[in-house]
Amino acid sequence: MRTNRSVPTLDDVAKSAGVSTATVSRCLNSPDRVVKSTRERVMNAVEELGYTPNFGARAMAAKRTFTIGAIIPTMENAIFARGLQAFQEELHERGYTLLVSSSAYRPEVEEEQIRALVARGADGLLLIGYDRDPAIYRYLESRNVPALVAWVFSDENKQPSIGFDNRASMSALAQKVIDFGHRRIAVISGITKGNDRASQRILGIKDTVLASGLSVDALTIIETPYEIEAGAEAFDQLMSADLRPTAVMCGNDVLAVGALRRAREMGMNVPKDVSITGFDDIELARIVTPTLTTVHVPHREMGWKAAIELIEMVEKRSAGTSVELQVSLEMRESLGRIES
Amino acid sequence: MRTNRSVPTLDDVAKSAGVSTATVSRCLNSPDRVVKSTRERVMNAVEELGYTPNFGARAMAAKRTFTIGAIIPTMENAIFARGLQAFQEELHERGYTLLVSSSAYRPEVEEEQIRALVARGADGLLLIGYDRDPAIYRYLESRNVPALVAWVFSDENKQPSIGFDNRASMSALAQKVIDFGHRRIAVISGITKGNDRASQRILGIKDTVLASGLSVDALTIIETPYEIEAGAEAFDQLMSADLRPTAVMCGNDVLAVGALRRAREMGMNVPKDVSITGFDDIELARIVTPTLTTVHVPHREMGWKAAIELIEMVEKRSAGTSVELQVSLEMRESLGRIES
DNA sequence: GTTATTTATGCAAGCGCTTACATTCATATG
DNA sequence: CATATGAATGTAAGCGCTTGCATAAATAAC
Repeated sequence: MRTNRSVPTLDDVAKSAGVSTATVSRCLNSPDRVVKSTRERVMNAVEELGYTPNFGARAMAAKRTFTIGAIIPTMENAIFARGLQAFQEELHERGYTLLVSSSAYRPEVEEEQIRALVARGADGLLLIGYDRDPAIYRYLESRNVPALVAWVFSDENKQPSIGFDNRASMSALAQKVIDFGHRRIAVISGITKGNDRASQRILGIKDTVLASGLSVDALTIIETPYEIEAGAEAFDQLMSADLRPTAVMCGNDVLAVGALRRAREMGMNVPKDVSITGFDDIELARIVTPTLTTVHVPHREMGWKAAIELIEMVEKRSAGTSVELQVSLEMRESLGRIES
Repeated sequence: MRTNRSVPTLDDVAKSAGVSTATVSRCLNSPDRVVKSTRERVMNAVEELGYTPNFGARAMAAKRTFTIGAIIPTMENAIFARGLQAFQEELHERGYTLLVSSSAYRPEVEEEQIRALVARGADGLLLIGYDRDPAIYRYLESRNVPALVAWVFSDENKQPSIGFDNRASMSALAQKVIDFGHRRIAVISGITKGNDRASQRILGIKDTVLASGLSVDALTIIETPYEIEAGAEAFDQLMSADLRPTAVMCGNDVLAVGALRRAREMGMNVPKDVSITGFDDIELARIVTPTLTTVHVPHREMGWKAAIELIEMVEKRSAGTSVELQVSLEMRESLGRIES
């Protein structure tokens, strides 16, 4: 099949330039170890033949790939896209290549992707959230592949992380909701299984509710996939209850936007009839009408800092340190006060 | 550095199972060529040692990687994310792995990424749009790596493509705009350099304008990056003209949403004061107020069909055939009639 | 029971690269 | 001028896997 003999190899370049393969290799990898005249001769040959080094061979011989892998739940949510974009830019700057796969929020798929990336020689991995089979961490350790966990912050885990405190952030937002007079609060959450961001956010809400002397039992919580349509349907369900909540706190902006759309379709006024909050502060949050009250997460900052930290771990063989990023509450139009 | 000797190899598995490396390899790649009893013994050893084949070595020996590469302009636009998601799902179904990179709309970066993916042994490549240095196509050909061009359709190019007719689609939308009575039309386009989708869309508008007996010179066109903020600023600029356009046709939904936001910020009523149209039909288009009149592109369909076609090219060594997908006009609220 | 087939496994030659070590050559030192 | 030193290059041993071919074992055919 792909047996076209015309693809040039190091050997071809060496012959064409009249040097040994070692010299060609050095020209490519540490040019200053080769005298200028030969280097130029070699580079010309490289150019002429249109030579590109074979990555697999190089990886096998050098045991380094300058490749970082990232596995994200989905490319369809802007937050991961944005964070990764920054991550990639920083990596590129430092001579690394990024390989991305997405797991569609499915643990088996994620595990498969992790193995695939490791097999491909990834020097390090970026993972989203802590919550996964411990065997995977053991595997990574046995393979000597450092991994950085992003989108969450914790200094209790062995793996270093870069992110923010999902629980505290959501708790702060919940406090605002309660401050605004809301007592009947409902939650549209993402699926919590295998997703610590989602479960931490719920915990954050419960923390505040409890601290405010309200009953946690009164808190209706719906778990649903992180999709606009799902948010809309969950909102439907909430609104069909006998006693409608006055505020709906959503696990992320995507769900919130779905809820918002459905509210409008139902002819409800947000925030007059019902308040809605999100999480993430994707671009969408400022675009919708009314604009969405949400938690701003510094995705780009997280991306580039993750790159720096991960490269550090890879190059210095350091264990890495966790970094906490600050989020901020974005008080916009979708959260209103209850007149008492 | 990464010299941890504990990472098990084929050899370790072979020794542990008491067979030759050839047998282990066959167990992994064509299990039916090995008798059940040995196969089980081997698989146990694999399991026990936590063996994962080294991808580079495998690629080098087999000259196949079951890997497809894709280079997209950006991950931040939902249309690529969505198309790619479908692309990846279909590939995964058929035993292929997807490697994604993004070029940030920069040709040099794209070229670099293409070479990187080829060097990594990608069996085939998915590229967006035709418009790039011919040398790249020559390179791909010399390397025997089939490439499928997506998001555009053309049967005049050598490379097969899968997509839609950007020119005709935009022309049809322009026709609607004119039918609705608009005579002063402005365009907010993406950067056309190196982006045939963008330039084709402009041409489509010009086609219709011309065919309607209007002057093309009267058409104000602003080129700007595909970003919400850029769309907003371009809109500003258009509205500061002496004679404001009554309709603003945008090169994609992202730009249109930016324009829409700015219109609202300026206190203008869409579509009463000005009509705005988009292109792509991303989810956002139904979310904004007013909902966006746009061209619906079947991104997911394009994604999975691209996967099938590209695998065909890779496995059958076929040249591939171009596939044209149908788009549809989504008439929503942001385009209004001019009362005469 | 012998020979021809088929099936299961092993042997070993690469795949294209990097790098420790060896060699050569030019320059500096005494 | 002989020798030590260092810079530039070459030699060749792998890196971990697949696969054509050879061999051995099991089965079928006569």
